[in-house]
Amino acid sequence: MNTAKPRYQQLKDLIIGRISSGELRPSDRVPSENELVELMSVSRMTANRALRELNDEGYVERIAGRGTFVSDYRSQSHLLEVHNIAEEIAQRGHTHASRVLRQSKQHARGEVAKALHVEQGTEVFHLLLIHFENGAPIQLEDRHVLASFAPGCLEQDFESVTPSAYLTSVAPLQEAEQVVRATLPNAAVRKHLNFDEDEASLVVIRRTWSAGRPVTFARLHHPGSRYELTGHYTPPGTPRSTSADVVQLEKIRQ
Amino acid sequence: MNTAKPRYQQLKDLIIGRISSGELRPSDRVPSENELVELMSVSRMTANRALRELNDEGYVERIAGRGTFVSDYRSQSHLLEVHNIAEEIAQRGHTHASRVLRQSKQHARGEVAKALHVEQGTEVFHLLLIHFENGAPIQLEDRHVLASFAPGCLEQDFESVTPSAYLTSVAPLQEAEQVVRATLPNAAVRKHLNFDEDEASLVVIRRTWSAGRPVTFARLHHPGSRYELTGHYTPPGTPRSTSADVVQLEKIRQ
DNA sequence: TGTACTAGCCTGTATATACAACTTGGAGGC
DNA sequence: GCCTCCAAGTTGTATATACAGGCTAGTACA
Repeated sequence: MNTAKPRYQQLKDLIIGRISSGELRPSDRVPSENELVELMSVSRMTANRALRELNDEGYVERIAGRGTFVSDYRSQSHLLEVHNIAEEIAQRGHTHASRVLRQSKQHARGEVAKALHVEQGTEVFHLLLIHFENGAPIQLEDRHVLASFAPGCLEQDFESVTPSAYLTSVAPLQEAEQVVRATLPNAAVRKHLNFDEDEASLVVIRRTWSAGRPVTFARLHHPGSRYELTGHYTPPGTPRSTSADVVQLEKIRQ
Repeated sequence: MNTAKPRYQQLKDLIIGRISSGELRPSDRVPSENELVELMSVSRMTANRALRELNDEGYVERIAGRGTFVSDYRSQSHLLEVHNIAEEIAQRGHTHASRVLRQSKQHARGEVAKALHVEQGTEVFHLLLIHFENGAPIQLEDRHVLASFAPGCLEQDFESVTPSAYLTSVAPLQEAEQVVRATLPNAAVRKHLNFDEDEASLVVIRRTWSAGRPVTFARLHHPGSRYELTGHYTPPGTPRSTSADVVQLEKIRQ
């Protein structure tokens, strides 16, 4: 079996191992490239690649002229992945459908103009639609799109292609900003999503950039008892999986 | 001004530009390393680094023997960063404090044993504490920790060091799983966090791994009117910033 | 006609070498 | 004592070269 890992990967694994075991602590100095050359009998370029990738992946920090040091993992932040609603439903093996409530051209004012960084009165499209999972309403999507970004927005059939999928096909969306909050739904939201008595709403507000400017701004309302955001974080480089554990966790209630 | 970007970065910018402008579409073929060598007058190693990093960052996919192709950005997911509560408060320039309500040793049963992948009866520590931002209660932390992972948990003063910070100082936490949901708080939560009448609760459930096994399991409750999760996503490699826009967005209400 | 094989392209890795820029500590001069 | 400057070590980048292994199309052969 000659499935030997490449040497730069061996070096990375060696150093990650020392960090994981506690042998190397945050701000400790990691062997320099030249030290690795001597210790491990590799060329400097190979040692450089190993340390550079560890730097990119956040394990270490490199300072020209000083050396390479273990990162302070205390300030690590967790990352929560948020998928497209249709994909998410498809992944669960359920069927997705949607109904368009509004699809019109408007003039941006107030918060919409502010959020999209445009003058009051700029043309925007307003989309309002409900997404269903296996027939049950699960998301109310209230979205504004810069008209100049996606001129074909009024002709598009958003019951067959979601706005999110359509917009990314127009141009790649490069930067995004999100806010997640829990609120009590107003009457309109309650009605559209069939809220129970005393049910909270999970609201995601997302603004997305393309080519350096904000192009779309969406408020996504979900019924708290039927929808939750799940996320999984694994450090880059060693993406282990813990498989179907999420399902188990989902069943746990307070 | 001799702040010329390195050549591999110039190559990356060139290709990212072609993708952003739509000149290169998903599954299109990107110039091969040798083509870049001739076109751009660089060495093959430099072209290799550019394409390899674009691959690592998700812009392209490389297949040995065939070539390099633009990734399908349609399936991109958004990432939401979730920070440590104390850091988050400090970043806002506010003061953080916390009060410990419970700090005891227990035997895991039911959902806790299941979530931590241990037998019923295994020793765990149970922590219950409230975090305050400028004196107002903002998070109720209900956490279980595997006793064998952090034996010193009972002696630790969690009013000066948060459990999260303490646990990451014991050993790096490598993998995490999260669920975010909106619920109505039960009586105990309402009381501890001074909920208003008709206020929803934003609940984060987080399980964290170290050395391949789950070691801690936490439920974090927040008052919906005073706390929200914010996240910002920029593609790796070109982390542009749109500065203090998040603040502006926070003020927008439904 | 059909099959096998090879030439040519591609990525992936590894090495040796070179120069530039940065940091630090110590030697030397004032 | 204090300051200056340099040498040594470090990272960052760039090149030339080499070999291995995957893929494909087209050629040669049966």
